[in-house]
Amino acid sequence: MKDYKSMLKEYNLKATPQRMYMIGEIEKSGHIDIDNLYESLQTFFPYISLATVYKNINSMVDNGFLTEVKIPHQKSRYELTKESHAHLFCKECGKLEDIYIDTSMLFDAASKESGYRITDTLVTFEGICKECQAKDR
Amino acid sequence: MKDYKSMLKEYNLKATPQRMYMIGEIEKSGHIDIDNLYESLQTFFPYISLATVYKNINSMVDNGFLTEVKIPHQKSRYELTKESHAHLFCKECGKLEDIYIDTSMLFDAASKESGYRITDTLVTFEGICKECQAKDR
DNA sequence: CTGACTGCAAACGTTTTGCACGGTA
DNA sequence: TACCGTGCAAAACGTTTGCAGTCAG
Repeated sequence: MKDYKSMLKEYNLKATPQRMYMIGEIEKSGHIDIDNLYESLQTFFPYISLATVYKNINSMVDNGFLTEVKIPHQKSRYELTKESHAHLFCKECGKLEDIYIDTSMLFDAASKESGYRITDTLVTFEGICKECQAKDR
Repeated sequence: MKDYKSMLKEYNLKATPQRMYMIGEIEKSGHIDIDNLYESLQTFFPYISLATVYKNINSMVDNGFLTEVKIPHQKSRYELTKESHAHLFCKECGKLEDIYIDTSMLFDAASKESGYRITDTLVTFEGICKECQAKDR
């Protein structure tokens, strides 16, 4: 069990039970959308309000504790902020996974060509995961 | 002036004046969100309905004629579907630009490492554009 | 003890839907 | 002419806000 309490403290957020469980669910699932998060929180807090979930997601995103992940034609999902990585999205089962690959050559090429001072490189691969490929044949 | 009429025909969409102007605006701006599109269309069609804009955007996206572009904490924008390219987003002025860089090494690395059959590689760089860098100092 | 957080209900903004009319093919 | 697209109004949906009570620090 991670020390969510001190993690929150670092981001100037109070460690309420609701938040502790939110983080737990996000960490467990890797990436989660609001509806699924709300649903799984109801197991622990039958009376939790959807407004609370939104408020907490927003404050944690604002403080940089969480990161929003957007994929075309999908609801936003949220993950714990961590070192730079790319995403793999399976169009068939909807699964979203992290993948750590080196994107520095892209960064260099784009910086040089555009003159932008680039701060973030967002990479998402869409396709069919191994399991769905096996299932399909 | 492009032949929007036959472009639409290829995608099995009727060539109404509203659609022709929509395409014109999208092409002119490169990437546009619903509100700005609606606003600029009102110049030509004072009585155009926002529902029409939504319906047309949705059918054009469904048919592959348009592509949705999602950026964290931004409204979706739409572009004409074209050959694979990356995006540059300026966090300061909100500008979105295309950039053509080779992402095949990323594709190869991710395919190999994940076992996914990857169909799309989405790349977005966030940062500060040349003009805003100059303005800032 | 104080400010931040929670739950509830209402408000708000965005997107979709149903329908009658009009225009494209 | 037949069907698809349009505009309008209402509905549905997702998200935010205000408030009174509660809890973490």
